[in-house]
Formats: sequence, C-alpha cells, structure tokens
Amino acid sequence: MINTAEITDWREARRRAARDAIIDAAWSLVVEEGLAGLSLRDLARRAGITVPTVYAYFDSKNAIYDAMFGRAATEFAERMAEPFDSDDPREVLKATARRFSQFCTNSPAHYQLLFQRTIPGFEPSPESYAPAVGSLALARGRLALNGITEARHLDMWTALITGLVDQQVSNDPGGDRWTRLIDEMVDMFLAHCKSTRASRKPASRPTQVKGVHT
Amino acid sequence: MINTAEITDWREARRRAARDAIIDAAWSLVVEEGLAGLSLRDLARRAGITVPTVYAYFDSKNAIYDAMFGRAATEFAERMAEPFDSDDPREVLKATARRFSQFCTNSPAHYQLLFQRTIPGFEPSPESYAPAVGSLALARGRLALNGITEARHLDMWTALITGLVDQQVSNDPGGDRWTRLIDEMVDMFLAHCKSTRASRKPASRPTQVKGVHT
DNA sequence: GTCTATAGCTGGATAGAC
DNA sequence: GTCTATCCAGCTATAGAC
Repeated sequence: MINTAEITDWREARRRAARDAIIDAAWSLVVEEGLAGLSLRDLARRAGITVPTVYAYFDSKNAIYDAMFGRAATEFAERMAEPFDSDDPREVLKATARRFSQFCTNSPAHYQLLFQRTIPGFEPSPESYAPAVGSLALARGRLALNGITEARHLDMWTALITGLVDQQVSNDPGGDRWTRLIDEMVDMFLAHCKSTRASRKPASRPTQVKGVHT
Repeated sequence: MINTAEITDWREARRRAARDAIIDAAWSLVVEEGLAGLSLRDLARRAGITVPTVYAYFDSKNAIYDAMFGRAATEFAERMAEPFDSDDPREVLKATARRFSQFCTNSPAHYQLLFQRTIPGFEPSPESYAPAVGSLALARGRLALNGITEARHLDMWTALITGLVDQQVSNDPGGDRWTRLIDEMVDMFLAHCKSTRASRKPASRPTQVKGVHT
C-alpha cells in the first residue's frame, strides 16, 4: 500500500535533483565565462533543457543567482570547517587564511558572488545566506583561541585577508604575488594584537554584521 | 591674416571640449546609477545630444570607458599629490591612506573602474593608465621616507589599504566601520616593517606591476 | 513538465538626409 | 557634426500545444 506522503517525498526529491542539476550547469558555465556572462539561453543549453523548463524550477534569474549563492556558501562553510593538521592556534589561523584565499583564487567567480556585491539587482535571501554566518562564527572562535576577542580586531582580520585576496585576484590572477604574504601578514597581525592588548581603548560604538567575511 | 594652424587649434579645442562634456555626463550618470548601468542612450540624453553624435566623438563604448578611466586616474593622481600638513613620515603615510580611502568611499564607481577589474571586455589604454603609474611611484616614495623599500612590503601596503576600502564599500557603505581602523593599521604595518628589517629574507623572484595601486 | 514559438524590450552600432 | 530612423543581436520572460 502506498500512501500519499511517500509520493510527495519522491516528487520533491526529483524536483530538488532537477534544480541541483541546473545549478550545477550554472556554476560550470559561470566559472568558465564569468559571472556577468550568465544568460538563460546558455544555461539551458548547458543543462540540456530549454529556457521555459528553467522557469519551471526558478521564478527568475535572480532566483538562480540566489540558489547559486546558497550552493557556494554551503561549499565555503564546509571547506572552512574541515579539521586542520595542527592544533597550534597560530597555525590554525594561518591555515584558515590559506584556505580562504585558495577558495577565492581557485574561482574568482565564487569570490565575486559571495564576497563582492557586483550584480545589480541581486541580494541573497536569508536562507542562502545562513551558512556564511556560521563561517563567521567559526572564524571568531579561531581568533579567540589566539586571545583575540575585540570586534575591532575581527574587522582588521577580515580586511587583511580580503585585501590580500582582492589584490591577488585583481592584479596577479593565477600567481601568488600576494597570497605568499599570508604567513607574514598573520604574524604581523598577531604581534599587533598581543602588543596592544588592553593598551588601546576598544571600539566604542556597537557594530553590526552586514556582509560575509572569513 | 589668419593662418591654418590657428584654425586647426581652435577646432581641436572645440572637439576636446565636446568630448569632455560627454565624459562629464557619463561620470555623473555612473555615480548615480552604477558602473554597469551605463548605456549609450542614457548617456546621450544626459549630455543633451543623440547617440550618433556620441559616436562622432568616440569609436565605441569601450573608448568611452577608457576616457572615463583617464579622467578618474588624473583626478586620483592630483588628489594624492596634494601636499600634507605634517612633515612626519608616519603622519604622511596615514594621511595618504586616509585620502585614498576617502577617494574610494566617496564614489565606489570610481573605485570599481580604477582598482577592480569588473567590466568584461575593457582594459585601459596606456595613455589613460599613465597617471596611475605616477601615483604608485609617489606611494613608493612615501614608504621609502619611512624606511620601507622592499617590494614585498609595498605589496603588503597595497593589500592593507585596499582591504580596508573593500570591506568598507562592500559591507558598510556610507559608514566608517573599517576606515576608522586606518591609523591602527598603519601603526601595525610600520612596527612590523621596523621589527623585520633585515631579519626576514627578501622576496626572491622578481615581481611585475600589473595593476593600479595606492 | 517539457517543448516550439514568440513577445517585448534594451543594448550597441549605422545609414543617410541635412 | 547632428539629426531621424533603423538594424540586428542579445536578453528575460511567457503563451500555448503536447
């Protein structure tokens, strides 16, 4: 005997698989052609379907961007959550920075969609955005292991790392002119935080997280 | 008696003025609507002319981007070259960073065109790019006044400053959550360079400038 | 759900009269 | 040099048959 709930589950699984396949095609296309060059025609062709079929699964192009964002954010969170070889807090921090930069330089398109806001009308939905928040908390914890807890220093950390990545992607794509500076940057940062502990006054006004960070 | 050289000069001045007016309109439009939203129709309307007239002065849309780049690079170079109140090298460096960030946060569109490479088929011509090279030399000189001469440290400097600006523009537009960290960042950077002088081995392989930096 | 066919629009760029 | 008028390519999105 078959109940209706089973049928519903089965249908929803099929539907999700189809959606996933479309997002697969979208990412493979965007990695090759760039984020701006994504068109529904090309996407449909790559996915082996037609444009109206795409619309059977996504309401609009922005809905596709949103699903792409969610996929990328999940992959990013998983990558950053993987365990490290070392237990030394400093090494963990360096490895974190290296992972982040590797993720971004491997695919500038991922970096662009997740961390820069370059697509005109698009903002990620809270659901797609959720995994990124977890990653930020993770980074906060790894900084805390190094005795860094001030909000000001967390902002400095994100600026340091994204600055390296940004220069690398913009001015030396495929190279390592900036990424090879990661270890030195982290050492500099840790030395600074240690030396200024309780010597500078902390940031006075409350800050709010608006974007995705390491 | 009128000679032909005078007539030629006069015509060229007129032509240059007309070109300038079009670039004026282009920038005013881009500052309002964003860099990606520039269309020749809107541009012509804003400039009070028609599309074919635009083509009488520019061969293509990319030629317009190039002229916009040249204008922005010149303004940037002039701004960065203005004298400072203090003679203290450290203060000069901080003021340099503040000026840079102010220029970028005042108009993210300028920042995007000059320092990020987000427009698909566009690369600036050497002529438009020239002023930026001068600014880089200027920054190198100001770092040298602080005893910083290694190429590695110059790259760290550009990463630090653009990182702050990037986070500011992306995640707290209109605010100062990151820009207010400039002084602390510069102090951290100077302390690091001082402490590592002749203690770390210098970067081994030669580096080449591909992009515009501070 | 998937297709063919097409609407409806906006983009860059041009022809040709004046 | 400046216009009117137009071309043509690309885009997102939809109507309607199956």
